[in-house]
Formats: sequence, C-alpha cells, structure tokens
Amino acid sequence: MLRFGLCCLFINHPVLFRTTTAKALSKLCREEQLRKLSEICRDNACNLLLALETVHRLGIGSFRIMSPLFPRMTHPDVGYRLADLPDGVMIAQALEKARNFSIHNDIRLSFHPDQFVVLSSPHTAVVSNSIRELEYQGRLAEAVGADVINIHAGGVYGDKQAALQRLCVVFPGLPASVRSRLTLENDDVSYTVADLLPVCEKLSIPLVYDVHHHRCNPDGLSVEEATDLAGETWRRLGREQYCHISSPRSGWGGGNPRPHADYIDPADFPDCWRGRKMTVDVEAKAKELAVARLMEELEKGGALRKQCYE
DNA sequence: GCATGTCAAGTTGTG
DNA sequence: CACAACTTGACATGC
Repeated sequence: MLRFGLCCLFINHPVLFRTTTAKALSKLCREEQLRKLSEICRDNACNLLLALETVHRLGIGSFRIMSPLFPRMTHPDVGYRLADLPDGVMIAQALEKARNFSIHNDIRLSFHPDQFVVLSSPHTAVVSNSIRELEYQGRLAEAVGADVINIHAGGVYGDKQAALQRLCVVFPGLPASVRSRLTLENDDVSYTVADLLPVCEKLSIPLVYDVHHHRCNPDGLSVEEATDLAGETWRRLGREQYCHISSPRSGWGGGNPRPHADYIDPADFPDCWRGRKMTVDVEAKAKELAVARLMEELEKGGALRKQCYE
C-alpha cells in the first residue's frame, strides 16, 4: 500500500551521478564543452537506469531524480540542448529505457528543483530563470515519465498573500509539461499547509505534505488533518498522494530541528500514514539504508502492534 | 596520489 | 551589514 521513495543518491551502491561546473566549462571551447557534457549526460542517463534497477531490487517504489542530471543545461553561458550533444540520440534512448523500466516495474519518479527556483519572487529575472529551469525539468520529466515536479512557494518579501498572488499569475504561463506536474510543498520557515491549500485549490495542483517541515513550522493543523487536506488535493485529481518524512539530526528537544538525521526515527512516522495508499519520500542522509531500515521497523512495529491487540 | 577549496542561481534569519 | 544555513558530494586544483 505505502510506497517509499529514495531521494537522488545511494550511499552503499555504486550508482554515481557526475557533474561539472560552469567555471570549468568556460575554459573550454564550445566543441570541447559539448563533448565533455555529452559524456557526463550519457553516463548519468545510463546510471539513471541502474538507479531504478537498484531501487526496484531493494523494494523501493519511488525515486527522486537529482536536478542536475544534465548539469548546467539552463546556464546562461554554457547551457545546451540534448540535440547539441554528440551522443544526444543515445542519451534520449537511455532516458526512454529508464522510462520503460519505471513503467514496467511501477516505480514512481519525481523531480525537486532546488532553492533557486522561485516563482513568487518580485524580481523578474529570478522568475524567468526559474521558468527556464522548470521547462528543462518538464522536458526531462516527460522523457522519463515522472509525474511530479515539486517546488516550494519561495520567499515572503514581507507580504505572503502578495507573494502567493505573484505565483498564481506566473503559473498559467508555464508549459503544459510543467503545469501538469507542478506541486507545492510546505516549507520549514515560511509557507505552511494552511497557507498553500487555497493556492493549490485555485491552481488545481496537488500539495506535497512534508511532516518534518510541518513540525518545524506549525499552522494549527494536526498531522492527520494536514495529511487529509493535502490528500484531498491529490484525490480530486485522481492521483496518488505524495508526502515527505525526515527526522531531526539532534532530536526535537532544543537545538535546531531542521537538519536531517541519517535515519528516520520510527516515532516520527505518523501513525495515520500507515496503510494509506501513498508515496513517502524518505529524506535521510543514510539514503537507501534509511529507507530499508524504516520499512523494516514499520513492519516490525505493525506486527508488534497487532500482537498487542490480540 | 591525496587533501582541500570550489561550485549558477535565492531567501531568510542570525550575529 | 555580512554571512551562514538550507544540502552536498564530485570535481578541479595544487601539493
């Protein structure tokens, strides 16, 4: 019923994603740049399939694809298109293989653009860069068959409603590949589930509920209420709910609860999530080991609980 | 070889 | 006002 997701990386399996920097690229002529990028993109596209095979073998049902799968693709100086790369065709075929594998084995795929993608910014340059990055992730999501591109609502700039309004104005101008996949996630400093629900309703997009962020940045809703309200945004679109879980590195008593721990404390896993049909991304530094341990512990806990009742 | 500093981008909160 | 925290490890550089 519950499907667990791994975020981007492995710590115990030889699946490595390569990258490069704009600075390093800028020292090369265009032809050399494209040759280098082509190799990296080809390796990463092949490793994506390896990553999916590995999560499938581990019994993990979802995978978040790292944003720089094709590094610096939207960079103003060194950006490029797949068609520009010597191995462009082979790379597209590798993505197609990853797509077929995920469909055949029911592995749900998602993207999570990082903090630089801000649709609520009052600065037009920030917004247009964000749109460019989203377009890139939209094309990628289409190619590999990912159904979610999840972002935060961004900054507040002293007026939350005005910021959310800007986001709403930008949304209809996004390409269909992005609009049909875009989701909003509650964050740990600014936007809560209560803040985002009206926006998600207005735009007809789902809300990704991060329970750790909710605990860091509460809004009066209980975990169960937030889960149900967020769940409704998925249900009415006929889609499977998506949530995030993590545990605080240094516990909940004092200190900063925001940094993520290596593993998930099963006590942080909401009881009301058990047995639901949904995807839960595990945001933990021990990566696939943390997903495996959480799955084990929940099974054990479930069994123990059952014994208690009997 | 190995250690260390660097990396496109935004925003907030702290010192 | 400047800087670290978000999060993050691979790459590039320099010894």
